[in-house]
Amino acid sequence: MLVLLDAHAILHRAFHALPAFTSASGEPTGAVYGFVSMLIKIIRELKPEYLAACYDLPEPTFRHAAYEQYKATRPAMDSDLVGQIARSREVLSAFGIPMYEAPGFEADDILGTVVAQNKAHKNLRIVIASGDLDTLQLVSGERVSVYMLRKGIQDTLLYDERAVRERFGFAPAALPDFKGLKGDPSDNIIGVPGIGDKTATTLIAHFGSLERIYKEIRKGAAMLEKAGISKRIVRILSEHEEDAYFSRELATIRTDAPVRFELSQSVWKGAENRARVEAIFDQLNFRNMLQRVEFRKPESDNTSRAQEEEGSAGIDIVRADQGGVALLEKDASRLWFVDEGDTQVVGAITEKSNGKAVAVLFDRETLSDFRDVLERLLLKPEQNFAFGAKRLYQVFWTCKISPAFFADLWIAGWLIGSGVSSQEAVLRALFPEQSELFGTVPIARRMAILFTRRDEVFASLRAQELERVFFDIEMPLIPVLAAMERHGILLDVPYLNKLAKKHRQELSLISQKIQKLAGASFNINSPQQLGAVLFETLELSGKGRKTKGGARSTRFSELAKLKDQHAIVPLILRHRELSKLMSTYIEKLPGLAEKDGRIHTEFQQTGTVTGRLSSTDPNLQNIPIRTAEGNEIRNAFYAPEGWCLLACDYSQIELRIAALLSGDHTMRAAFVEGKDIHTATAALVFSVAESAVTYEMRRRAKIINFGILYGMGANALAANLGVPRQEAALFIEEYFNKFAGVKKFVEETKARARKDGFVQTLFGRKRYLPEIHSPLIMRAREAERMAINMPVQGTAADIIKIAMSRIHHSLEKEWKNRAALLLQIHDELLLEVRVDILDEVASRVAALMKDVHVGEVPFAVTVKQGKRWGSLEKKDDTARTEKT
DNA sequence: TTAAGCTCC
DNA sequence: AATCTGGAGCTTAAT
Repeated sequence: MLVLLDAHAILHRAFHALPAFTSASGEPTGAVYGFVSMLIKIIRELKPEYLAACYDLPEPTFRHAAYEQYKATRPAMDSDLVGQIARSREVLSAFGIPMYEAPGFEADDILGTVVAQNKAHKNLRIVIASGDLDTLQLVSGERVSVYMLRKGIQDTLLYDERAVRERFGFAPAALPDFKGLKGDPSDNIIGVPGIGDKTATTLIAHFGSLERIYKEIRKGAAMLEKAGISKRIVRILSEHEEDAYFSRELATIRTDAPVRFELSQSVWKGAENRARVEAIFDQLNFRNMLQRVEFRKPESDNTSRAQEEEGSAGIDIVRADQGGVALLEKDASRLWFVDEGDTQVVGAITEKSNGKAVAVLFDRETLSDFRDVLERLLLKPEQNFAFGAKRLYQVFWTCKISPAFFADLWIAGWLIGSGVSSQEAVLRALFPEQSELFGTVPIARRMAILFTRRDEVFASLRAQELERVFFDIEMPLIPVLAAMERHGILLDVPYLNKLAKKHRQELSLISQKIQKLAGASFNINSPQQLGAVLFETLELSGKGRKTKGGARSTRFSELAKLKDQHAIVPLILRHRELSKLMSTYIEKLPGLAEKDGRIHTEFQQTGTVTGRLSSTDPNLQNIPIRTAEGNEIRNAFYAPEGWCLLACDYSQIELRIAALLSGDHTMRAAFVEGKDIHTATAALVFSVAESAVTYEMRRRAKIINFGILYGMGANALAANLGVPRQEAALFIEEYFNKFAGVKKFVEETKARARKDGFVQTLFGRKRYLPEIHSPLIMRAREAERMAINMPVQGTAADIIKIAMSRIHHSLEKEWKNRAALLLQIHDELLLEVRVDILDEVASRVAALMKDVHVGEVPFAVTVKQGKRWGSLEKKDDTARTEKT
């Protein structure tokens, strides 16, 4: 494999991604630092046999005072980078890596030329390391791929032809054509005006090249219209044919640079000149870099060690097929992890007989070759640790291995540190003094350190009495979430496309009306521009809320107040509603359905501070339901033929938990007697008989009930109820009079937070609130509200998590492959069930949910069923829910 | 990348 | 004089 460094792109990326480090002598070093880190990472991960770098070299310009002046006035940033480019050349030279360049050519073109010169070399794989998406056009088949830096310098992705097709929807070679249409302002490529990403993608995906497109246009453009290209666009295309071809030329990487690539000069066997590398690193103050560099070994390399590679930072790394498996079998325990990098490696850390940590690496592709031994190892619950077990379950399932249990140190760290969620942050929080756990240290090394210090993690869990939450709630939940993600939920794409069409029409109609009323065209989606139109052009009056930036807020609740002032306001609100639904759901979801027609969300188990789950990529916990148009979107989620969706939700679980935690007799009694809690509250607060509670009274009581859980003050309540502040304050007072237990709970919880610095759920999950001692009153108040809410929200989360594990196991045992959990939406579970067993499953699930016993307050569960998520119907036999 | 806005429980 | 209801994720515009 030949790795070609796009030195320019990497330096640029590092320059912008990293903080502006400087050496002791004041020399800027951030970009070189990133560049060298990247180089080391590439060497470690790709293990190239050949290595070379390509640089930009500007056309030599005649010297002239004016030119020097011009150069001097350009942003000073560049001069910081220029010096570092020179430094990067020194480093490469010391490493013995050849550099290629030619006057007047950019690094891109040199890359293109080198790739072209090696086309004949059938057995040579070429990987281009770059941060510039333009290089993707060089990708071809298996042989040429691009190792792309995404954000920062840590996050990389290997693009082969398939990956490019997946990302863009067409072959890499068509990228210049694509750019010829779309243009690229940063490269001064105009493209065809009015054609953006989307139209360009459609065109290229359908026709592949400019030639084809223009041929079709000359044939009458019927094919274009069939592809959904409007007449207007066709006209624009015709008018700008020359621009398109010219832009493509600009976007095409050249292959005719005057360089002669010599493969033999690029052989990589480790860095060459240790003394020089040391000297340069010393000048740059790179203290930890040297130990990560692999230097060329002396010729007399002993082959007995050949199968054991020394990792870059002191950990031994052994490949599974080279004796690694044997090491794993010898030992009592190990820590598993998945390296999500480009090659997808599963690793396990264990100890060698000499007590030294060793990482055993499995390629994902060949994982199943080790099925027997893996199964043997993974069936021993007490011996398997993990860092990110959910992914491990999923990886192992792909080769039909069902691990019995992992103790997941990621989740342990999250529980202990409450407040941190990412893997990186958890490691930091666990061992703040261990600098080797962060940054660019190889993941295997980090895991090795974590493994050797696992006892400390468990000691913390015990000291904080979090073992119950960890072992009884979180660990059993992991395989449940893994299974839910894998299962996914069916999405009706054609249906959504129909919705899109409908709404697109209405949107353009409304938007026309709005522009007309405003007397000018502007972007309705821009709060800034909208504010200008509303408050300056149209001079709408009244005092409104201000945003942080000082401008008048244009949020819904503010605009609603101006509804009667001008006919434009309701139109804007409608536009907001529809465009939100379109951009977030209707247009996004279809692209996220996978080959099985299903959406596979990811549940983040460490995503919140209260213990709730969260859902990402996409978030299926915020699918609309409130409005008619929103609910239509929900109907896109459906059950397959012969199956039904089953939704079970806890009714008012947070209020029940508030009753439980506070021990308030009145509230508890209301639940025990099976009353409608909001009606009961209304009767008390407004001092009337329950039978005399009106719809309006109940509505207000409901708002108060929820407000209490959030620590709402008189102001917010007033705003919510639409009554004066005074009156709202009275409601709150009366509420606390009638529910004295709740009042006491609120006060005691705040006091405890101040005393202990944390609050906790019924099961012991903790949240630390250092801000409660903030001298800024606002901050301290904020912390108090969090203190009140967390035990309630968190206990509810604990309970449904327990229910989920029990339900999953019950389904696996009795109705395997006939019923499955799909989603959790905080107090609701959505399942997919075969119609023939619907009743049995429904009553079982409801029973399991109710039966998570925690005290005197009963839980109620509402069960609904149906083919589509947006039109579920209540099952008759499930009793009492609130009237609406 | 941030601010503003909106979706959900 | 004014005081911002808890917990999430995602999209757009703007710098």
